[in-house]
Amino acid sequence: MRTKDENKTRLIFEAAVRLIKQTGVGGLTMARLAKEADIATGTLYIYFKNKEELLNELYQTLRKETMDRFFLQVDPSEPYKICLKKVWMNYLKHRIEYYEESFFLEQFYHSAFITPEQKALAEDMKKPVYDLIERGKKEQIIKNYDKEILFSSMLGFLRELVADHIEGRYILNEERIEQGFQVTWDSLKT
Amino acid sequence: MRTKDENKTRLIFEAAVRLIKQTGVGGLTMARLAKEADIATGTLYIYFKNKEELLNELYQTLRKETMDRFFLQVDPSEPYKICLKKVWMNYLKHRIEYYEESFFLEQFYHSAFITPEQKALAEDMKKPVYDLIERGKKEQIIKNYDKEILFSSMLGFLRELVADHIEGRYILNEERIEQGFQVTWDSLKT
Amino acid sequence: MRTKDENKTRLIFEAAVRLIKQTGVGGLTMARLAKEADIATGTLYIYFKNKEELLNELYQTLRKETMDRFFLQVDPSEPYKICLKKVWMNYLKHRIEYYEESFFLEQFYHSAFITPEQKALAEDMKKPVYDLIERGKKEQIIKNYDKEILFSSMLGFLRELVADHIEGRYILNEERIEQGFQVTWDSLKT
Amino acid sequence: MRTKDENKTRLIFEAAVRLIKQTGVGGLTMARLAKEADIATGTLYIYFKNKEELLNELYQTLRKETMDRFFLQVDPSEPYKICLKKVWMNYLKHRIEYYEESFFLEQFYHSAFITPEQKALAEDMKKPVYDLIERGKKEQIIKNYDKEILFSSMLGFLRELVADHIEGRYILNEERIEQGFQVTWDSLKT
DNA sequence: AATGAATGAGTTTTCATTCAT
DNA sequence: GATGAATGAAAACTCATTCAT
Repeated sequence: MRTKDENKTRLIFEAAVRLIKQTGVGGLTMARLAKEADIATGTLYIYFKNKEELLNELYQTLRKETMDRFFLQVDPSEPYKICLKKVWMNYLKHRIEYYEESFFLEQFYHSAFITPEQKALAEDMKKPVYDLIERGKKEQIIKNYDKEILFSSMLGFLRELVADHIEGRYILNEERIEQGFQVTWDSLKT
Repeated sequence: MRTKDENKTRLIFEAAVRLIKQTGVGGLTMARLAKEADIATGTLYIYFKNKEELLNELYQTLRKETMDRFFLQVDPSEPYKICLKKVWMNYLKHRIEYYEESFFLEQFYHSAFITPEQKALAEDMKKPVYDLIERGKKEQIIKNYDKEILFSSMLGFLRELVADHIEGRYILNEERIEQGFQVTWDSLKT
Repeated sequence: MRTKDENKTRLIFEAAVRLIKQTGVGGLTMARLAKEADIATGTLYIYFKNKEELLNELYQTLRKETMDRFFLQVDPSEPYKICLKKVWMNYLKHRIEYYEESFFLEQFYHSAFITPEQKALAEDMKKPVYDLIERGKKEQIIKNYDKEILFSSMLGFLRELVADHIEGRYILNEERIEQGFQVTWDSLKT
Repeated sequence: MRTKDENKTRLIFEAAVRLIKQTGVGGLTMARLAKEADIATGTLYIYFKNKEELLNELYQTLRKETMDRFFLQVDPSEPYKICLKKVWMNYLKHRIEYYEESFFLEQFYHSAFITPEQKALAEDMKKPVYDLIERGKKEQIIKNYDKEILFSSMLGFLRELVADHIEGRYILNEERIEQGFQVTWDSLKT
């Protein structure tokens, strides 16, 4: 059963993300989730068939939203480095602002709950960055390596950086962010 | 009497890693673990006070072993780039060979099970790489940025690279590995 | 929704007393209790946090009920000996009728389950008898000894008497009861 | 299997009594008992077939010892009241000194462990007091009531008195003990 | 005889899911 | 649709007893 209060679905998702941040996907129980969302356990089963489906739909929703936000406002007519920096900054900011969501996406991707379909879809998130990389290669601005390598360099670094920032091990500021981009740029450029 | 097999702890840990490999930390139950280790459930409670402690000790053990293997055979008298590459390769190979362990370590680090003590110890793992980074900065071979940034660049990248390799999205070979190191080197060098 | 039957607590308690009657506190398992109360084991944990708390609340409830029944219908305006006999008879009858409950109360009082709070409350049960004793001392009808001594004489005797009766070693009848009270009276009176 | 170290049996019994005092018969586990007796769990099964037999033998032993000590040194040629007081005092002192044992005897008597044979034997403990009561009745010094009533009056009172003393609710001293005997005497005498 | 590790049946407790209101 | 009490299968954990040394 679906529908009625579309807003309630949102509430449940938000509660789930909050709890998962605290205890991991493994620590999420339907009872706790209901409590956090301030609804009855039974209500969860009006909106979702079961726990697995709830998580998969949460995943799908967050994945889509993430993609939408992620590639907002990049104007391809601008010079390459400007574009790249914008994407880089976008990702940094997004990942900080939506750390809990990002955290869930990764946890879930590696959990027993995810369906093969969802797993496949996850790859789509990379597409826009891949495109940008290919453009850079064509313009001979960045290394002519496989896009996967260059992607991993950029994204892996950002992920680490943000984790350290969020967990208080290395707080980012303007200077550090500049240095961060420099590191990425050096790793990619020819 | 039957002598308390210190080896049994090892056996249990190995069974645990095997199971985590298959089902994730969430799929690890004491009953399954006992079966996999070919012992009775009660026996687990001779060696560990409870599940939480078992996991924490497993974590601690794997963490230590990881560190040991990780920094094996790096001769500091060799030129800097050689050293760095060795560490880089070590990490790459280690992470591939012990992917499941590495995965568990990260999962557990972000789980509700981990104790603050264990969490603090995790930081120690970075020390040897930090040292190497500081050496590079002193020798003016690598960027004079905070070690945390440079560490994240190198390790974040490697983590991504291996994940893609293991999960079959981007299989590494000699050439790709060479390119990978080149990417890291460019990101770090002055 | 199914309304949380406040009666259910009652039902569980009654089932518990019934089982304790048959097998003692030691024979009370949550599974057996659930079966006897004709509910699922899980349901027990809706009403009680755990077994210990269940037993403590059972104890508290029975203790209160015992006190209530115990001092029913004693009219303080009546002559002293009448009052005392009424209390004596009350206790005798109560203890016979609620032998299992009484037995549980004593067993539990000396068990590892009881909390210090509950233990302290148990003393309150003596209060009404103490009051009656003090009145008798003031009226110079009974001995001017410490109330504790006189209480023990009366209650200790009654306890023995009922135990013998219930366990078939010495069945009480009207005459024996009369003699019993005479014994108590002689032990207390000046 | 029995025998070898007769002393070890003693050690086990003492440890058992100590533990039962703390946690009740229900709280006694073979592992804890072994630890308290400073032997291995397996050793318990060399001396006793199983837990039930261990407890029954403990019961039987303590019951015998109690009886032996209890009726020591009462000279029937002395005047009745002297005899009675001696027995009364004996019981009081014994119960204080061997409170733990007495506690066990009663706990066990009402437990699921006791065998019908042992239960029957328990009655024998009353014999010497019964005899004394019959003598008093014959000498027309004490009430011509059934011995069970008179026995209960005396013993029930003593039991209460000692419990209060041991548990610190009413500490006995010479004067209180004298008053105590007076209470018993009044309850029994014609 | 003595040990204590090992066993596994049995116990407590949790939790996804259902259901009466 | 919403509720949360009820369910029961499955999980964690205990403990009397056995067994290899």
